Amino acid sequence: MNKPANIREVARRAGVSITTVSRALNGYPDVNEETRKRIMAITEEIGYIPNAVAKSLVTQESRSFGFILSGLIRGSKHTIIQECLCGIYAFAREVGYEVTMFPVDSAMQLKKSYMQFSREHNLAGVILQGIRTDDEYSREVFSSDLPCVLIDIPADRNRVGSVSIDNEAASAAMTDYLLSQGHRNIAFVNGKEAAAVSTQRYEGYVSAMRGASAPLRWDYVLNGEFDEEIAYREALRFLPEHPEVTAAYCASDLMAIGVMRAAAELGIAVPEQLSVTGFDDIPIAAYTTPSLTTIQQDFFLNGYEAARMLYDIIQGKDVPHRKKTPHRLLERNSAGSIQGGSPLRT
Amino acid sequence: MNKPANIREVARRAGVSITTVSRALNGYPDVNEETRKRIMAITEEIGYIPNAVAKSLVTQESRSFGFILSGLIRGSKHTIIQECLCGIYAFAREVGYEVTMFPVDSAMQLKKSYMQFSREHNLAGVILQGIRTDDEYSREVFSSDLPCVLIDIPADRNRVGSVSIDNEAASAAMTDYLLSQGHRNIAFVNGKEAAAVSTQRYEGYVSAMRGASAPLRWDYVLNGEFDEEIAYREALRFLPEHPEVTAAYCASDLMAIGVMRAAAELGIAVPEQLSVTGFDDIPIAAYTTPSLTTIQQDFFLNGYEAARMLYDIIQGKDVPHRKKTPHRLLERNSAGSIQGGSPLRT
DNA sequence: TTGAAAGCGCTAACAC
DNA sequence: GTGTTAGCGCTTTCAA
Repeated sequence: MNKPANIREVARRAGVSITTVSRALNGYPDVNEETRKRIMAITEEIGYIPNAVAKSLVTQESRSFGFILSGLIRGSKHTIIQECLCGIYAFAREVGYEVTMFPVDSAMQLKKSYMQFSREHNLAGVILQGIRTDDEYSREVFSSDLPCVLIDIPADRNRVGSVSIDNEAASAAMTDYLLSQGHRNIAFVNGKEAAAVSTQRYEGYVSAMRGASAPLRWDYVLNGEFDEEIAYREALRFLPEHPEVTAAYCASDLMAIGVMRAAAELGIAVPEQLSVTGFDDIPIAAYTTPSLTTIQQDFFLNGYEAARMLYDIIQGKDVPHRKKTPHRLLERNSAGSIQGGSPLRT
Repeated sequence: MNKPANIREVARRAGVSITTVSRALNGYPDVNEETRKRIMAITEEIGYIPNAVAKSLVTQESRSFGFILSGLIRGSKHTIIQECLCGIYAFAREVGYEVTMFPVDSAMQLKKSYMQFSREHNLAGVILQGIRTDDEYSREVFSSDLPCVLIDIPADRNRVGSVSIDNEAASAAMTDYLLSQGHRNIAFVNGKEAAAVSTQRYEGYVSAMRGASAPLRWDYVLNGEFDEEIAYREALRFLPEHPEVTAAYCASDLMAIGVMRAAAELGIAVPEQLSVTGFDDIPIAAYTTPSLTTIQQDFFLNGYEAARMLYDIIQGKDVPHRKKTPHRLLERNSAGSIQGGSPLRT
């Protein structure tokens, strides 16, 4: 592969200095029209493309968002990452930024830290997604002065912001919805303890149940680990033991799907005998039978808003470091009312 | 944000030249152990991180795959891109490469060409996905000497390779399967004409039908544009007109889902009265009712193999420039046999 | 074993 | 309007 032409080559051909070429190409006004035209023509002719790497080296300015994320794994059944990435790119394009992804998994975290990545690539700031609160490297980022926005993890420091839906409110809304349908004995299938969203959703469930004086029992809270299989197995164990439970509210759609499968196997009709609800509104949720009543999040918007906030922080603008994106309760067919009829499986 | 330490700072503190620091950090043997230890200690202490940008500028070597893709859109219902990206990263990590994504859409294509992107970022080579054959910029890449691997588009030139499943064989296999189930009047719902995979799948359908002397009728070929809605509408029109058709083979799962919805609305039972099959095995396919019989592709592997081939081409290895990844017919519940019973809707 | 000097491709004072 | 010079952070001959 022959070496791409550089600015010197253009200068040589145009019979001017490289400075003049640089000025012409960057649209400076102090360049003779004639000269500029000649330079442009030559640029075109030899297919010259400025080397962005060299440019950023000298200007010391970076126009690149880092996107550090965990959970980019083979066989994922949702499009959360994709949506988020898409949102980040959407904003990045608006402001002429690039996006540099850095997928991490437990295995590789030892090899390279986030900071190392950020500095190596001269990033203007980073967006973190799916990184655990107790992650060793998270701290490193927070404590550095690198602008940083977290998705789904609360934070509000000097140069650190965060964006997510109001998980607690959304969770309370879902619980209230189930309550309003006449359910009292509502089980809650929780996600991972280490995830901030899990505790928030749990809080929402608890406060809504408490507000309605509904039974708040420890054994009604299952641990689904955000995993379809685990939720399935937990439900398989739990449901026969608790025929008085008429609704299972799950902290993710995938877990809800696992619970529905367990119900089907146990001969429990959803939603007639058991209401099941999810969280996230992943694409599958609309296609299950029955289709899933769930909380819709806009993951694209999360990414978009995270990028926007990061940009503002980078620019030194004084903006709120906490952004709540909207959520919506999507009433589909996996949850029903028990008014007037007894759905009890006893 | 205070400027990160550079190599000069390390040299100053260690009381050596930057040359020595560079050598120590890059593991050259001709450095005194004492000196090396001191340098390492200081590096650690002040948190020095080498600037990869500057390094690649001087070494003129790039360890970065470009991933140019279209179709990273909001609200996508499949995880194809995600899987592919994941596969590319998996290989990239094995060989210590980075990945630089460049999502394109029709709107922005005018602004920056692929070549421009590749050169600006000093990419070692690029992987193209979802780029149309007739794309103006594709040609630019093919005709350049930049190493390049296309996913789902046949190509085999000097520095250009391609990877995909054997679409024609897979399509023929699906058609044969339907034939083996006793179907004769099989409709084919095609994707986009501009996509190479569409024509290949069409060819597979045609050759299998021909091989079985089954009726090959122009009006049995619908245009679904790889779109659920369009396929739905086409099926809504087509099915009542053709009660003799007992199977609809769709070139994508999403289109199959659209067709199933149309069938449901028309009161046609799937698979009893109409067999419907898809292509791709997206996550949703396993959760529809009935679950979708389809051709499973491994999109992760496509990405992984594309990266591997690109790497080999970059290294100048003499490898085949055409890689077929495996596919598999997944027999689920949307297609059935008509042996012995008449499923006709007449 | 180490350092001085040149240079990767580019921009930006500062002169002319 | 244009060129000269210096330098971004790093690697790499070549000498010492």
